[in-house]
Amino acid sequence: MNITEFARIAGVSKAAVSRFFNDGYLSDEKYARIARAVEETGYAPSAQAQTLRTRRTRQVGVILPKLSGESTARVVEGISRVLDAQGYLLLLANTYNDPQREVRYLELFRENHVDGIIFLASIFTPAHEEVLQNIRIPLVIVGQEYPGAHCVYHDDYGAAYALTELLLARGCRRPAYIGVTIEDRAAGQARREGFVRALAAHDLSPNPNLMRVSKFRMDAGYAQMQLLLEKGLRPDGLLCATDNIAIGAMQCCREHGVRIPEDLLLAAIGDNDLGRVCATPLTSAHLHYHTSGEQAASTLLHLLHKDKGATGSTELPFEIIERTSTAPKN
Amino acid sequence: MNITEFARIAGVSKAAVSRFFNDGYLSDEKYARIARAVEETGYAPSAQAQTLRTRRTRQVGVILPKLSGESTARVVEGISRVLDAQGYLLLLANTYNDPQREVRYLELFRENHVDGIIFLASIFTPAHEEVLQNIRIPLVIVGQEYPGAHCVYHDDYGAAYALTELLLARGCRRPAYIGVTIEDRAAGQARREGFVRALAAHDLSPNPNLMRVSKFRMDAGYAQMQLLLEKGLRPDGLLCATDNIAIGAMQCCREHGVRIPEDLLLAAIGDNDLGRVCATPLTSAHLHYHTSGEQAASTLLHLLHKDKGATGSTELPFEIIERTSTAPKN
DNA sequence: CTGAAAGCGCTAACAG
DNA sequence: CTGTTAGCGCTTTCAG
Repeated sequence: MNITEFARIAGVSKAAVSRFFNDGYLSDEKYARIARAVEETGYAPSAQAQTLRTRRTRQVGVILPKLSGESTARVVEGISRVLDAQGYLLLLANTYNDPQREVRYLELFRENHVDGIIFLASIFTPAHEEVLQNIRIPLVIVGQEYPGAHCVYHDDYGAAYALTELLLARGCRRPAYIGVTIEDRAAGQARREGFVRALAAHDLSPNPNLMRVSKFRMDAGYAQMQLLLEKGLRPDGLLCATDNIAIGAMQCCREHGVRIPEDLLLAAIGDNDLGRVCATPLTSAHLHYHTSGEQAASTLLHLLHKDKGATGSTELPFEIIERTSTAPKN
Repeated sequence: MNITEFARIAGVSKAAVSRFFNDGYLSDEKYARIARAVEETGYAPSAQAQTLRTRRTRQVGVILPKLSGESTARVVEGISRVLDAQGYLLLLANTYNDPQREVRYLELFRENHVDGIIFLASIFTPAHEEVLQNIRIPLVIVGQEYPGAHCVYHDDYGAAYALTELLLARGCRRPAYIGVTIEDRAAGQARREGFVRALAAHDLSPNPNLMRVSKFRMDAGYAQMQLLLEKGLRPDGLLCATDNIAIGAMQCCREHGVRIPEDLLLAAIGDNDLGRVCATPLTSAHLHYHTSGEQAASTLLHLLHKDKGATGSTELPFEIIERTSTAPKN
């Protein structure tokens, strides 16, 4: 059923039908006639044909490294919440952290004429830089600060700094750190920096042997902790860049008879469900992932409506949630 | 840039350009000319305009209750994996389990002319039934068995049955069950049935006081366990419909001095990360969520290609993963 | 192998 | 307030 056929059935002109669906001038009588015909036939205009005319799809593309993973899911949930309410549909692109895929999706989104793009970023390669330069579609970056773009990100530096101070305050003297690649400016570099600078503020300098780099997964955290233990460098405190890494480290400790918090104070960033539930509940910096999704979406909406006002970048705060893993050394 | 302008730049006709992008007849010379022009201009055809002609969007709609939640995320990850590879884009609809929203999205998907729909279902209301009857878009249901539809689901009954037998084999004599609403045929009814029938097979009849209904969340599991404990009906084994519920129950037990597995054997269904990591690692039936997503997607692809062959419904098996929470009573 | 031309379903001037 | 009309960018006969 198309607009022509429907107009015939309703006994009005195509233009009247179009006006019905687009809030144009319409007499009450025609309005009623059309409303009834819609009821009866279930007619709805074709989104594609509308797009062809209006240049608007009411679709927003979301690019993310992987869906499973609590933080990503929360961000998308937040995005979905606000975009839904405005009648936008979400186009999802799972990239598995593969820059080639990210670029391909940016391309695909362009071909599909999405109204805007939200990019959950982790690492920026030269390929990214180039695409991001040339993209003409309104875009918001989540989780990273990227000069010249509209961004929503967390206070990664501050969270790491605060947790490190907490560790020290609880009696830690030989702090260790398990982070992620510094190619990730937010989760890698900024958090590491927070750790290092907090130590410096207490006249401590980080022991390079106690600074490790891990992947984002639990098993990787486990492996790095094992390395630390095997080398016999007994740290008495550990900050991990993510909860998952910390949980892995915690399991390693348990298997090696290292008690938390008695022998090792442990803290991490992210505050996911795992940390609340695990053997020794984990002290963590809560990051507002859901909020960051909402914020990104509403920034994008402003962009789409050309409100010069409420755009720009946003840094979200964190909250330290102290649990058993940093209980004081009595 | 549109096809007309591009054709002019490339020095060929519109038809030639169209053939270039659709593998039509084309001389090598024109092919090369167009290829070079694409390289230079970055031209790509508009997906919407193509759709208007071809009636295909290469978009698949996915309807789900909520994104956060390990199982859902895994299913979508699986869907994404196989659909990506075929050049389909995912349109995501988060319904918060609100039937009205589900119906609205089905509508929205129709307007957007998605090629197919994958529906992660939980409960079927009359509103669902009606929409599902009338939908003319190829559709696959995940997680539930629905007569007359193409479905991919898990052996919920079998998993519950097997775990109940395990509990009994480990010495459980007064088994309790915390499930979810039986309106959910899969997670509610089938799992409950598995529990009851396994007891019957061992000449036990379930104590109605030991059968509880919970929401899907941890705190709800906690609350139901508390009720069980407060009534003084000390069960010595507990099967929960989901891991999350079990984790909540576990926390309640810990706070009330009930030891797992010494005082209470505990098992659940789903095998998520939480159960692996929590204080007492949880015995659980692993369900292949990722696989179910992949399976649903490939069933849909067959539908789209009108392969009569590989469609129909699929039941996926489970695997019992035994952990500390059901360690034998000495 | 190639190009001209006819729409796909809709919206937005424009002239009433 | 209303209808007519000219495209939006593309694919696909059809006749070379």
